[in-house]
Amino acid sequence: MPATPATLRDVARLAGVSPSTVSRTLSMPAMVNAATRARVAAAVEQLGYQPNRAARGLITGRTGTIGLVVPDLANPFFASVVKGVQARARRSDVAVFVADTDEDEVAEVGLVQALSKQVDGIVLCSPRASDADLSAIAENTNVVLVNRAAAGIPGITYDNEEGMRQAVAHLVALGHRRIAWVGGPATSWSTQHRGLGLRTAVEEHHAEVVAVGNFAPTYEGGMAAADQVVATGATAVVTYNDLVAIGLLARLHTRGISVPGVLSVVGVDDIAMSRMARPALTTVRLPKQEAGRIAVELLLALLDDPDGSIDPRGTLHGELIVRDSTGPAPNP
Amino acid sequence: MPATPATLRDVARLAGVSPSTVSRTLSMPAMVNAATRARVAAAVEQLGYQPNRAARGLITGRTGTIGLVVPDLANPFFASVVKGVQARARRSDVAVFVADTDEDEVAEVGLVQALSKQVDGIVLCSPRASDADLSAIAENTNVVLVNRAAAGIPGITYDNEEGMRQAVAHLVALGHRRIAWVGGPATSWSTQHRGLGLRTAVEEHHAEVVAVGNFAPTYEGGMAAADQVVATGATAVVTYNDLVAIGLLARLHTRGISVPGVLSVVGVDDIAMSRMARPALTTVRLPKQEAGRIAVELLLALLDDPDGSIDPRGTLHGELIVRDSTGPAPNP
DNA sequence: ACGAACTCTGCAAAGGATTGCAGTGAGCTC
DNA sequence: GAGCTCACTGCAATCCTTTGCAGAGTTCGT
Repeated sequence: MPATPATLRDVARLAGVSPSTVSRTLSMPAMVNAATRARVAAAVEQLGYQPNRAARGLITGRTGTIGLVVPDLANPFFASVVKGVQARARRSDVAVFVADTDEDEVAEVGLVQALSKQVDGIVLCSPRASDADLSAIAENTNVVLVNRAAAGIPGITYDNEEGMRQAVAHLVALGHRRIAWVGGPATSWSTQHRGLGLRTAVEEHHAEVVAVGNFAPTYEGGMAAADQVVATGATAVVTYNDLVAIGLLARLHTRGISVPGVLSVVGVDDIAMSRMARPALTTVRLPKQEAGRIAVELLLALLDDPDGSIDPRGTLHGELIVRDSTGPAPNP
Repeated sequence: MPATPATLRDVARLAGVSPSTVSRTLSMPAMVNAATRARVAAAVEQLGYQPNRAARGLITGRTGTIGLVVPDLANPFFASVVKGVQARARRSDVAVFVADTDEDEVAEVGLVQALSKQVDGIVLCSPRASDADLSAIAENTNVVLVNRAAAGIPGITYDNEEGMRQAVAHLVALGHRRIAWVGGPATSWSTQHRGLGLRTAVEEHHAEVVAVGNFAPTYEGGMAAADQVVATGATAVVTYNDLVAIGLLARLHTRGISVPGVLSVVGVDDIAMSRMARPALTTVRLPKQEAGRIAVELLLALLDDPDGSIDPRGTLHGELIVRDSTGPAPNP
């Protein structure tokens, strides 16, 4: 192994051509003679040459790198998104910088600004940042939002309304007429859309929805919500996400309230843990890796289209996964 | 906001000095006059200047970037490690490329090789790669291993023996004398060490250990192991990790076997899910973010010490977290 | 008051890849 | 066979920052 990696010049010398030709062989093969191309390819192979990204970036102004900002890597939802982003990026030979903001919305803006200088674009999962902050960021950076929409900014979202419709149809079919809603953080984009979607769907079925407020999108949040849910007298509850649902399940168990006997529970996300909950959680599965994958595709499209003739936007659909936490409504 | 970001020259012009001086102000402030320094600082501030990493990397040969390779980002253990790595790297203004190998050990070597050209060093979580592969990688790359040791390669490991000792002491105190061990993948470094540690600790207490074999380090693996564990007649079981323990718990529940009434269960890792399991899982908590943090520190130290005068290595200790899945051994 | 010792600053080269422009040679047309 | 086109290749400038070396100016010792 060479102590210092082979450069373009080394390849050129070995192949008996000029550096320009090597460069062209690699980036615009059609432009060079087949015989030359073969010689160069052989030299590249022999030397194990890999272009120096820094040098290339210096001249092209592109880094071949994208940034990915998430609120919390330990949250399985985001972990899956990262997985998707990373896999798709690799296929296009794009490297991914990951940054975890630790749910700190204030630091986030600064972090994104700093990151933006080092990357070609950013995939941003920022459920709670304000629209103004987002606009400021998008002003001077190529950004694709995940799981939220904002005017004029590209993004990939879930059709929350439709997911809620599936959940409600399922519950109504089971005889539920009074459905509780446990919201996530009030400022969260998806809380708003899921809440609204749920309300709409419930009204379509002439049933009743009772919102019990906003809770942290965590296990603890779910535990905190449980007693209020019970107090509403609802026979079913839909929660902001699975983590909340699982916390809720735990508290209900402690109180000896049977699920789904007395109360049916539906989550959103379908994280791995949901399958393992007791009872296994009925939930609206959101394609997470898919979201990451598409975010990257949108971003790459955006980068290749500087004059903004495309509107990179995408929508993904949820799928109701019925498990054991939902059942027929108890007889009144 | 400037369409094209400010360069060193822009700053120099604004401050009325040469580019060299600006560069020095930024990297070796002591060398420049205080008044000049202030002028430069003001210009930097005004222009929002940030050095171009590519250009710097080109000349210094350092990219200011490290790579992080994990088998599966969706595994909460690794997600936490990533979090730790990422946080520590940011404090030193080092960017992190993350790569998920999707548990593909074959692709891994190639991936690491490719990555190694783009980064100053790599933090590698590779529980299953062979020692030979690891050596090959370490040959021409700065690598720090996480959660495994290999001759001559820097790394951060857990004191598995000691963790097992804690678990066994706890179980023995509860009256358990026959303890089952559910191993992870046979080739995994930590399976070997945990298995050995357990055996040693059990023998110290004149108790008995019965190994039920190797299973996938997953929920499914745990479910698969459960019936065999029961068949051993052991009153307690220690599993390779929490995911396995939780799968085991699920299967035991299905079979109506009481935990900890009939069988006590101990996991390893303390992932978030363990707290939420039913019963809440007793486990050996491994400091995960800490491992990531230290791995970065070792790597950084390694990079600053090219002549290899230091031996970057670290050990972390587990801590037994007693929850509800362990209790007194049933009377025979 | 002269030279030495410093302190601070600028010049210029270097690092690796890309690309507009120009040059070479072959092939073709008439 | 002269002139033209076309395909291919090389030259050289460029991207931005760092750093060895040298120069300018100041201070201090004697």
